[in-house]
Amino acid sequence: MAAPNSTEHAPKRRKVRQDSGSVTIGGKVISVAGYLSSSSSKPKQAEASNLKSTPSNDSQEQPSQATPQQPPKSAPRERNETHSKSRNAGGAKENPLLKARRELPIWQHQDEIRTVVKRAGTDVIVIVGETGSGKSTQVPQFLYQEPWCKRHKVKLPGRQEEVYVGGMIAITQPRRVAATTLAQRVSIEAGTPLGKGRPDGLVGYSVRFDHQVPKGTRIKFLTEGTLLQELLRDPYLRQYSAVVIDEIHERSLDVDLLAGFLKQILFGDQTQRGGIPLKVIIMSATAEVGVIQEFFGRAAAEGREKGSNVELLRIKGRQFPVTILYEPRPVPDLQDALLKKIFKVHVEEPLPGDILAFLNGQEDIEAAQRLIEEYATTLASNVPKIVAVPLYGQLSIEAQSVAFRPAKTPRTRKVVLATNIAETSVTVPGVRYVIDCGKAKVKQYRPRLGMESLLAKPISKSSAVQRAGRAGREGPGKCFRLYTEDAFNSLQDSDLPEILRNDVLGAVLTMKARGIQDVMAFPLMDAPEPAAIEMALLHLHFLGALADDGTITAAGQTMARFPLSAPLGAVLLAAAGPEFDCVLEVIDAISCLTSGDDIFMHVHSEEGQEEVEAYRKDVQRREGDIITYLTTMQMYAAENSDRIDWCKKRKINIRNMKQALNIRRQLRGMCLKEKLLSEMPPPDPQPFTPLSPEKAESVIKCFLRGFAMRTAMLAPDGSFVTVHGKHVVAIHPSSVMHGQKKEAIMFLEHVYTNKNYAKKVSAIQATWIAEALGR
DNA sequence: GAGCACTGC
Repeated sequence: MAAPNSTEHAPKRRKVRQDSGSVTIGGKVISVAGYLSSSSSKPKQAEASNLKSTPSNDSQEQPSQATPQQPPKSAPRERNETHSKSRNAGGAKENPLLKARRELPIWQHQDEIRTVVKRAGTDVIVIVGETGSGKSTQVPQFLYQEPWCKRHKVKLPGRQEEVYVGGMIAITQPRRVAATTLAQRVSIEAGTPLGKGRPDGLVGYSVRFDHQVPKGTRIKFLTEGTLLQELLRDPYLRQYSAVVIDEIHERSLDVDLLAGFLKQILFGDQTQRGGIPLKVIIMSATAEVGVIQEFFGRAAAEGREKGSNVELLRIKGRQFPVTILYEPRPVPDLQDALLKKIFKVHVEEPLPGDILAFLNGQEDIEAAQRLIEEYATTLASNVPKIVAVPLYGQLSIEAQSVAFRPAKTPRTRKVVLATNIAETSVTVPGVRYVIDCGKAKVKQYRPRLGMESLLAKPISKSSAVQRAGRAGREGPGKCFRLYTEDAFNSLQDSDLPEILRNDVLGAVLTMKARGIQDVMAFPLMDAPEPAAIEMALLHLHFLGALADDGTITAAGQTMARFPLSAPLGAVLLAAAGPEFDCVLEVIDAISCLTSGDDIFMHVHSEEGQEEVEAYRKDVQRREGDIITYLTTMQMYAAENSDRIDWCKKRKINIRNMKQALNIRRQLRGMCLKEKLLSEMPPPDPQPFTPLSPEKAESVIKCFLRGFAMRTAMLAPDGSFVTVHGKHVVAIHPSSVMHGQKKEAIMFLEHVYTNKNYAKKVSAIQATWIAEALGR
């Protein structure tokens, strides 16, 4: 399972060099002061008072894309210092690492944190720490040497041999980059840097495709998904003395499930951990922790005689004041209001100070960019110049990086036109003014329709605050909200958690696989509608994951172990059956389908499009998108001379293609272990032979076992009508099937934007649907 | 002939 050399494939685009003392990765500011000479670790507040950094003198500022911070060759050893009372040492030769740590706001709270966590009966601690407080790196280091964190040998009920319980602290992150980078950082601070070939160390990490857990690891960073997988094998988390849940305010689906499982462990059968308590530390960057406190507090009230045993600690961050300005009355035209505001700020506010504007999406951004460029040409020569830079996820990394660099010409104000990518994921340096249009595109699942919608909706108060905060990173700032104060007050406090916006199919399978019989009774901070859970149960039953009585089947258990959605798991299991026997082919297709964004990039210019289409002809197949993906993987794997050039010609995203290859290797390995494959296929490159039409039919029929509900028939008027629900769907223009008329289609995605679209489409025969449905 | 935030096993 481990892929030791896969760090090079880790996504890098979210890692943005912010200033000389820190980097921002996935919304997290990580100090790199310890890697640098001590002079660079001066406190931010001091810089602010005599702020003179103009965008143009920060020539070093750029996304550091391919350089994970390397530990210094002679990493300072402070293994024993970490926990000592060296705060009052203050010697002449102070360790720069320790100095940097000591300047973090959380450092002053370490005794308090230790005391509260140690206290008997306090099992849940909520720490609210603003960005830059240092909570992610320091909290585990404050705790791992505490007596309660020792490994114990205990006797468990019904077991002869003694087992170990505790000893490690788990700390979860929503994103892989954050988990690995934090582990690197903390491993250096703890005196045992990772990745130097040393067999032992205090700090490790475990994320998909990359596991580094040295012998003696006491602090382990994981992604939420990885800890959920560990729960399959270790339902009581016996490895751990404490679990730290970081960034809970993001309310990912995985973190909501984790919270439920932790609550069950906390207030369930303590004998299963040999009476050794599990400490739970919840960390949030936003103050809205009422739901969390109530969730764990209620547990305490139910499970114990006394009331709440949830402790709350608040730690200040480092943020400059931001003045909020509202519109006096609702604006009739957002785009128009936005442009006027940009020009007003540009003319009235001093330089330096760039503008960050939050817009709905690509379309609005491109339109605004054109209008600003038009306006810029009309500016008088004595007025500073203005330049508009787009920033959204679909842009290439190179195009995105422009937004992080200061404007090329002097006396120029940069206007970054961004989606909510700039709200949490990345930090744009140099911003003093934020313009917030008050909306964002949100994906929402409609369980009854079995489809998703992606529409612009008002943001939450919490989002609005977050957006405004982007103006106060480097000095006092201003935020112009293109809506009224009343409108702000009427916004929802926080965004809907993912569990209420997503299909809960996977979540229900996760619960069932971890022994939850009654999923409706599972403790959740926000429970989905019963109808959504019922739909998921029915769907899982159809997929063969649940038996008629609702218990999980062997197939369901296997599906839950795979890093795939439940329908794709069902497809893989079908492929292993003697009827189809096409596991390798299905893995090739699934690898491409699940490697992040589409591996086929969109081509903008028309002449470029023709050339790319000509090159793509050799991978495109008339059977549809699945067989096209499969062929792409097989040709890519067979390519022996220059894979990068091969991708470039076809406008295939190289990073996603490498990721697909990674997934393919992982799935092959897992299929071997799960006995879906009898032997490992020969290594690449193997000569390419086009898939026979018979094999292609088998592959598509396997996919029907997972997606029979996602099919549509050609109607007499030439439209497609879904078999379930009788909705009209159009084939999305990104599909190779676009514009074609076949008697029936199967699609893997169903999205409503301004039309009902079917994506990832394959041609099928009507009789196949009945076949798959009527098994 | 579309036009779309982010992430994870």
